[in-house]
Amino acid sequence: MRSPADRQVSAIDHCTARVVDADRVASVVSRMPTEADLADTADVFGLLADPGRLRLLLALLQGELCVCDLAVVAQLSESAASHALRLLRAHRVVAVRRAGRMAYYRLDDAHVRLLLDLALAHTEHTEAVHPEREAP
Amino acid sequence: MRSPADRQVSAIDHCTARVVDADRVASVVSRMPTEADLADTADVFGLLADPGRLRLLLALLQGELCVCDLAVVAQLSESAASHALRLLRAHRVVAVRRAGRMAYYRLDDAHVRLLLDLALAHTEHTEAVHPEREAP
DNA sequence: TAAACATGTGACCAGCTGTTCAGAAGTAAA
DNA sequence: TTTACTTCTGAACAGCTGGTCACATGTTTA
Repeated sequence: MRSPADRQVSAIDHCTARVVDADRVASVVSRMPTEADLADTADVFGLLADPGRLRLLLALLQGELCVCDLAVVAQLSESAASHALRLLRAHRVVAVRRAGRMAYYRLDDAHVRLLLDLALAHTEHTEAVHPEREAP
Repeated sequence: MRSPADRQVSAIDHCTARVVDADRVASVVSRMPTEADLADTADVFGLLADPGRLRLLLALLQGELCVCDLAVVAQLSESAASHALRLLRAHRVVAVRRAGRMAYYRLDDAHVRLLLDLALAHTEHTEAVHPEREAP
């Protein structure tokens, strides 16, 4: 039903590998996001992949906070919190408001907010529904 | 309006740091997920934080695929793909079906599927709406 | 049986990540 | 002014991550 390796998929020229289901591969490749979009998406997920940063962002879900309070809540040193916030700021995930010597950070990315809400909802759900998952 | 440092927040004893807005800190801490839930959530995001794995999972969004096709689509060597899939399998994000010497992987986590759909939708949206974001 | 094939695995390694430390910068109070 | 305070920053470092390589495992075909 399918030709094993002699049919070529246009968008793929870097690989020497064989292809089993060429149609599926072509379809999947055609719907794959841009390299840049993919990197951006991976970066966003990467920002959420650290417990400290995750705590920072979850805290900001309830409104702006100053660095020292954020450090306490996220269980980070103030230096570590500052570094983390700098990273988040560089990616425009948070924004800062200065008031004297204080710096108040807030969430500034709707997509990230959505991801955080979703993650939060998921933990609450699975807590109640799946106290322990089992193999299929 | 608020006492600077002499009021104590119950759930926080590991930190010597000062607290500016004790009420907010207490509120945020009380709504913070469990340490375990937080680690799990960060892990899930971490799995999506690598372009290769992200491509693997986005490909699986359209149905099951064998390892060699996945490797091609994700632009990974077959060994790297196998390693990545092992990691994803260990976290129950994907499941495998064996057929002879082939191994067909599929997405097996509704939450991850949701996150992927959302990320995909977001890249498509922002592509059209925000060709370039600007500072607030 | 032997050979080809698809996948899985362990060891190793370059590069990245998150933290701490020491100190700088800027602000507010004394 | 000096002092205290809040945040920011660069350097250095340990630990993790993702990849390649060589090879093992198990399967199908000749």
